[in-house]
Amino acid sequence: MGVTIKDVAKLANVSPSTVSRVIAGNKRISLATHEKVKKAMDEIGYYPNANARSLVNNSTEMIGLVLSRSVVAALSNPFFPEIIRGITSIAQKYGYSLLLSSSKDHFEEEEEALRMLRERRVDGLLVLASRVNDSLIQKVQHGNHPIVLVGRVPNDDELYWVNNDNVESAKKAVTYLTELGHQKIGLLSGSMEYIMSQDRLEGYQLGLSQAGISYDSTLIEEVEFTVESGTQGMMKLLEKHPDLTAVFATDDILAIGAIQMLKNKGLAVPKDISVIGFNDGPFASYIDPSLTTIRIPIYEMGVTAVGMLIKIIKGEEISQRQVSLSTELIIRDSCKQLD
Amino acid sequence: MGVTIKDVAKLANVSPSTVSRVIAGNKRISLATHEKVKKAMDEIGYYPNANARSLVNNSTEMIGLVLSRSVVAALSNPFFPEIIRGITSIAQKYGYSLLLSSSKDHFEEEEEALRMLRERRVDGLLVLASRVNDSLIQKVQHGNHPIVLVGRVPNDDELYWVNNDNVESAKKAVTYLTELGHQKIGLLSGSMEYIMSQDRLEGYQLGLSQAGISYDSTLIEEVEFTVESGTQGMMKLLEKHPDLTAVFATDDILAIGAIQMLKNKGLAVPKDISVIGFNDGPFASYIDPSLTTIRIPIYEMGVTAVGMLIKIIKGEEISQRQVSLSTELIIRDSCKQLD
DNA sequence: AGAAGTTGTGCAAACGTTTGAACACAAAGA
DNA sequence: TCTTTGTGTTCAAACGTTTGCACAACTTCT
Repeated sequence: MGVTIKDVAKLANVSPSTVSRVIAGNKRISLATHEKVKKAMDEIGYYPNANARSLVNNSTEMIGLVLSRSVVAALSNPFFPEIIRGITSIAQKYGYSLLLSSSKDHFEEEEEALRMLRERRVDGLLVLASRVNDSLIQKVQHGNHPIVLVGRVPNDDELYWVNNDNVESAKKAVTYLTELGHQKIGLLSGSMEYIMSQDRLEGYQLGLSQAGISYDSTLIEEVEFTVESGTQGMMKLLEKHPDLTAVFATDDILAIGAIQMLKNKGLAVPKDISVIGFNDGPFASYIDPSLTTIRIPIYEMGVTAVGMLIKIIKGEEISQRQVSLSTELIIRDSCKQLD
Repeated sequence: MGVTIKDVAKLANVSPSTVSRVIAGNKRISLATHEKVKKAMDEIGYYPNANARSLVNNSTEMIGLVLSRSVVAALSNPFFPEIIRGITSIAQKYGYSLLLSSSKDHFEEEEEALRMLRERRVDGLLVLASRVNDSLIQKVQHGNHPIVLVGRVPNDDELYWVNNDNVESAKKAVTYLTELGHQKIGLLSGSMEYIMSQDRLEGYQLGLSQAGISYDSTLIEEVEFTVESGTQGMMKLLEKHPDLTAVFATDDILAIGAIQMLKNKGLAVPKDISVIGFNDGPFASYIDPSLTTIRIPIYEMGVTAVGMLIKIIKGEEISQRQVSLSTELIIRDSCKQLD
């Protein structure tokens, strides 16, 4: 059906190999034939078949990206588009396409990832690891396929990943609150199933201890990543500790829920209670009061991750297997100095 | 490097063709050999090479999706993740993977799309058509590759697309306002470069005329899709028409900008001015006042679009080339009855 | 018992490339 | 003049599958 290299060869009166070498830019081809072939290609409308090429080159110039659909939905909203932007910007620059696969649950996610590597033969795999699937990583490493995580996994120095510095960031947020004079600071956290949540908890503890405040586990409320859960969690927190003066929510979504709850209860933010979020979602500056929060360099994380992956694919040396990008504290109106 | 069908054949003491037939589930294979081969495959860890398969089958089981990065960024925020969820849910169900390519500008977008079709040999193409690239569509149709648009393009009955019904939706929004007694209704519109904006304008006009209100073009402000532009546009609108009682913003983003501006000016929403948005973005219910807006069935649009595409690929008949999905008016607190 | 049909398997070509080896020819060095 | 070197091109095998055709071995029918 399609136009092949042979058709071009015939038209240009050369052998297929010559055409191939023209495409590859081989220097042994004379200028004359080069032009003759080029002309034939244009004339006949030839485009190389990437498939055939992959078969012999043993490389598809594709990068796989797997994510479970629930994650896409749940992922703090700006996350997904931003990381895709970052990833594709670099991938495209190096001629790689992104093969995307999504699956409904965690089990399927593993299957899809493996299918990409074993059957589709992608050159490398990018995993958005919110909750890490150990079995997947083990299998991937066993088949030693190039893989880079966005996120991190504990206790694995071999694995490549790029992450934002959650513990440092959380510490920064808490320190900001303590410097405003707050002592009794609640933690509204996402599920500890996510290592990200564990890291943020650690940062929270560090921030407190640095300010000489002792840690009280009843100040912690662990909830789902939804606005409603934020509301619920805030409610419980307030019941247990009516004298709370500040709350650190580990996601803007939770902060929003908390603020709504506080408003409904007739408490003013930040006058009565300060709230700080995490992520700097698109709505953070539009809610009332505008949200003080932590901004994550999502785009850069994507860029860095593919950059690493491509290096691994090409067999180049990587100086640092694990990269932690730092965040920025965005000060708006939801926190105030304690009087 | 990898283990091939030949290795399996050798191990199972059959010919490669037999192995292939076992994989394909050919009924002419005896149960005994079937099991023998299966066992060999497991033992040796065989996975079919999709590339080689594509080469002979002339089908990659991949669907291309092209979008310019600026669109990803600009696209009303929930749009991108949602449509991806919709697309992948169906694609995966039918065994297709999504090949994603993003490019910085419109020109590159066309190149990428064509590369996907001509070189990567994707089985079909999905185009997120906010602003439609005629030259691309023409070329794609000329090479008659399967293609479905999400969005629409004017004056082309041949083309397949799925869209939300923008004119009907806009009319619905405006009618809601007129029924609340509003007569002087501003239109805060995105760029008319987008056909979507044109459609919404048409709906606005229909809504007005149905209520017997005459159309006044000075009530229209055309701006970019950013919060700041919303603010600016609202300002101009209010200068020209201080007696405005309601505004229809063709995107939540603009509505947010407008509301901020009104608040700053000391005007209350909806007490002094009612505002209605479009899209029902994730923040719509969290801003103050919560935003009355139009909800688009994005997920379903994705589902429908790939469904169509796959049918086209398989050569099945399609009853309706152009599908328009309807929207839902979400009533919240930003509009009120005019006294 | 021979013809006809059925069932299970193998052979070899094809899909569209790339690439090492071989070759023809010309120019250059001895 | 004879080797050497270099330049431009072709040959043919390989990449890992699928599939039409052929064929052998059984059944089944007459």
